Amino acid sequence: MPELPEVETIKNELLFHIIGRQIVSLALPWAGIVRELTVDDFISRLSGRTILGLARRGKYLIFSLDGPEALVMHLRMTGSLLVMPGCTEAGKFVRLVIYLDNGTAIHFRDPRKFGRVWLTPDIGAVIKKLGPEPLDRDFTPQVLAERLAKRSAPIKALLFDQGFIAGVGNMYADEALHLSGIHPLRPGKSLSGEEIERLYRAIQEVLTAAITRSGASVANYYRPGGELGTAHFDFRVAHFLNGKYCAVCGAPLERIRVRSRGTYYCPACQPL
DNA sequence: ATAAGGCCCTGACCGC
DNA sequence: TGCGGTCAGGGCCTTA
Repeated sequence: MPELPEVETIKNELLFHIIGRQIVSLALPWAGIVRELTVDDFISRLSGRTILGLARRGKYLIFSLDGPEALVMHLRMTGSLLVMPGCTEAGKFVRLVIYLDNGTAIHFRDPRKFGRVWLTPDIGAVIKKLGPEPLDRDFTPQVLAERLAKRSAPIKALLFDQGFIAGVGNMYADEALHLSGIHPLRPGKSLSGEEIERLYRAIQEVLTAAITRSGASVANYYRPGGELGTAHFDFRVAHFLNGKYCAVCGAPLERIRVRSRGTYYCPACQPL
């Protein structure tokens, strides 16, 4: 499912297909993907716009346009954006099609209908609750320490809380905790300075490595050209993809639930 | 303010 | 083969 590395990959690979392209028309096979506008408004305000830029913030994609509004998308769990020839019929799970002036179209495919799009003059209103970008220069171990200082929630829950850090979801939270040897149920404020430093480096490493691998193709993640990512080949615990034993120490992995999210960890490498 | 649980959705999977 | 039940979880909402 798309987390920061997957959305970053989609942004990088979609960019050259869409920059400078004009939106000539749209199709909305499932109107529910637009929530704060009527479908007619959405189509009429987006038609004819030229796409000037594409950026990522957390797990959101932000398309800047030649008008006062920006197109914002969230793929949630099962969404993907696919570049197709303009004549391709929308498949079964395609919820939105954006036809471009070069004869191609972007298909927003989303089997579970969790994905959303917004057309708004105020991007800040959509993404205002997001915490810091983990790969930004100003996200430092000190910032992480300050944010953890008064939090009693399990560290795993904090890591996938978008208001705490933007972009980390269930998979990369498990990976970062395993890499740093921290038990997912440790209260945030119980982490020592040295553990915070390790966790900080682990977050950077798992996200950066996954971007290098073009994301992890778990569930319904496809890149815009339809290719899969390979980051999950490096996973140590997430989703048990590499088997049921810890790749580091050989101990059996355990699965618990944290905030109703399946959480995988090694009880030997990550003692409580 | 934080913490925790439910909800939306539907394909995949399992046991019978 | 078919069927019902369960699971998966991002973000948002409600409740305490």
